[in-house]
Amino acid sequence: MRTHERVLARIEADLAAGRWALGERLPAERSLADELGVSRPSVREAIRVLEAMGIVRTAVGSGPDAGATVIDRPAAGLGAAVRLHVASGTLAVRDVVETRVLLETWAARAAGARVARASAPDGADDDRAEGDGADDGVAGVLGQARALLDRMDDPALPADAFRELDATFHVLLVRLSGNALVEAIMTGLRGAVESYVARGSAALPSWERTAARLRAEHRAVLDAVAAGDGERAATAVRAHIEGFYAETGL
Amino acid sequence: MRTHERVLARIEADLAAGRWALGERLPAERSLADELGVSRPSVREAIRVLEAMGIVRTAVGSGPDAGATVIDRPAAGLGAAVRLHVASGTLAVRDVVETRVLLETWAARAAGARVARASAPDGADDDRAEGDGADDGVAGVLGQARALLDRMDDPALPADAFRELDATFHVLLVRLSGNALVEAIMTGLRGAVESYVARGSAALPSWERTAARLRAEHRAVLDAVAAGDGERAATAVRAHIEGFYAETGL
DNA sequence: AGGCGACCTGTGGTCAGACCACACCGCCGG
DNA sequence: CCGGCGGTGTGGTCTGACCACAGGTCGCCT
Repeated sequence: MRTHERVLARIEADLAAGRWALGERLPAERSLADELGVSRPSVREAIRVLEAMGIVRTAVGSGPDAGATVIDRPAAGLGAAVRLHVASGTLAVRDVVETRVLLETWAARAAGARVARASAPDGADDDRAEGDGADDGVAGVLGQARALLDRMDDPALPADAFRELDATFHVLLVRLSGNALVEAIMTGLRGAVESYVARGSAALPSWERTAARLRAEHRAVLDAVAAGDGERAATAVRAHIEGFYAETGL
Repeated sequence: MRTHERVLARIEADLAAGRWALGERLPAERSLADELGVSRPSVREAIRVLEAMGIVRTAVGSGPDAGATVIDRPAAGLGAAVRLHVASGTLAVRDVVETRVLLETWAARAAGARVARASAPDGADDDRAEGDGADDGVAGVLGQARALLDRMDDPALPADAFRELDATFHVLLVRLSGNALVEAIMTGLRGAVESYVARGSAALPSWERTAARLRAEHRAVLDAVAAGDGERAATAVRAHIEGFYAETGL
C-alpha cells in the first residue's frame, strides 16, 4: 500500500472515530507527517484527495481559519467526479438526463409528502436533520424557492442568469426532499447539466417563449409541492425536464 | 489559483479535447511538469486527485501498463466520496438506504422494460452502450446474475462471502438498467452499504433463516426482471431492501 | 494610558534534487 | 535458439529549503 494511501486510511479512521468534529482543524501538515512517520509530500497528497472529495478545506496563513478544516461538502466530490467523467466522454448526456428525471421526480414526491406531514393538524415535522442554517427547514427552503422564481420573472434577466437560477431552483427542490445524499448527487450533476443546457438553449427557436413556459412550469411544480401533492409535483417536474430536452432536440 | 489546480484544469481541458483516449497514457510526471513549467510534486498532486476520481490509474515500472493510464471508473470517485462522508458522519445511514431504494426500484423497472424490449418479436435491443466486455449485454448480465445467485445457494457459504455476493448482485441489477451513471452511483454506495449491512447482520436472530429468505427474494426479483415485468421487480426489490433493514432494526 | 505599526510565528504552497523499487526490453553469452 | 542479466524509464518517497500569507504580539510613539 502506498504511503499516501496509508495516511488517507488513517485520517479516515480518525474521522470515523470522531477525532475531529465538523469545523475543527486537522493537525498541521508537518505535525501530521511527524505523527505518522511519513514525509510531508505524502501527507499533502492525502489532504489533496480529501480536499477534492469535499471533506476538508485548506487555507494559508495563521489564525483559526488557517490549515485544513473539516467541512461538509458531499456535493463537491461527487460533482467533480461527474464533471471529469463527462469531460472524458465516458458518461453520456442521456444517462445524466435520465438520472436527473429519476432523482427529481422522487424528490418532488418526497417533498410533497414532507410538506403534507409538516402542515398536518399536529404540526409536527419529522426529525430529519434540518442543517445548521436558519432557513433550512421546509418552510425556509420553500421561501427560498419562491424568491428564486420571483427573480426569474424579470423579463430583462439574461439567459445565462436565468439558467443559473433555474439550476439552483432544481437543487432547492431536491433539498426539500430532506435526503442529503440525493441532494449532494443532484448538486454534483448540476455542473454537468448546466453545460449542455447552455448548449441546448442555443438551438431553441425562441428563448423568450421557452423561458415563459419554463416559468409557468416551475410555478406549477412548486405549487404542487407546497400543496403537499407530491404525485402532481413529480408528474410536473418530469414533463418539465423531458419537455425541455425534447425541445432542444436531444 | 494554486499550481496543482492549474495542472488539473489543463489536464481536464486536454481530456475534454480528446488529447488522450481511454486506455492511453498521460505523459510521464517529469515530462508533464516540464511541459507545464511546474514542479513534479504539483503534477503529482493533480494526478493524485484524478486517481481518486477514477479518471486515471497509475502503475510503476516500464512497458505499456506503466505510468498514468486514462481509465473509466466513475464509481471509484463517487464511491470514495460517499464512503468518506459517511465516515465523517455527515451522511446519515437512513439517507443512504433511502437512496438505495430509490435507485434500485428505478433500475428494476428500467431493467424489466429493457428485457421486454430485447425479447420483443423483432428482437432488436436498444443501442445503448454495451460496454467493452463480451458479456455486458442484457443476456450476459442476466447470466452473470444467475450464476451469482447459484453460488449464493451454497449453504456452507460464510456470511461475509454471502454479503459480498449480495452486494455484487445488487450492482448487477442496476447495471441491467443500462444507465452508467446510476450504476456508478450504486457501485459507489456499495461500500457504504456493506459496512452497515455487516453491522446489522450481527443483530439478526438467525442468519440462516434470513439468508434463506434473501435467497428467495433475490430469485423473485431476478425472475421478474427476466420476465420483463419491471413493476413486479421494483416492488420485490423494495420489499427486499426495506424488509432487511426493518429486520435488523434500523 | 492608549493606539498603532513592525516584527514574530505558524501555516500551507512550491520547488529542486536525490534515491529507491519496480518492470519491461534488449543485449549477450551459453 | 534460449535464458539470464543489466539498462532504462517509470512512479514512489524523502529531505531540505524558501516563499507568501495572515494572525498575534510586543514595543514604540503619541
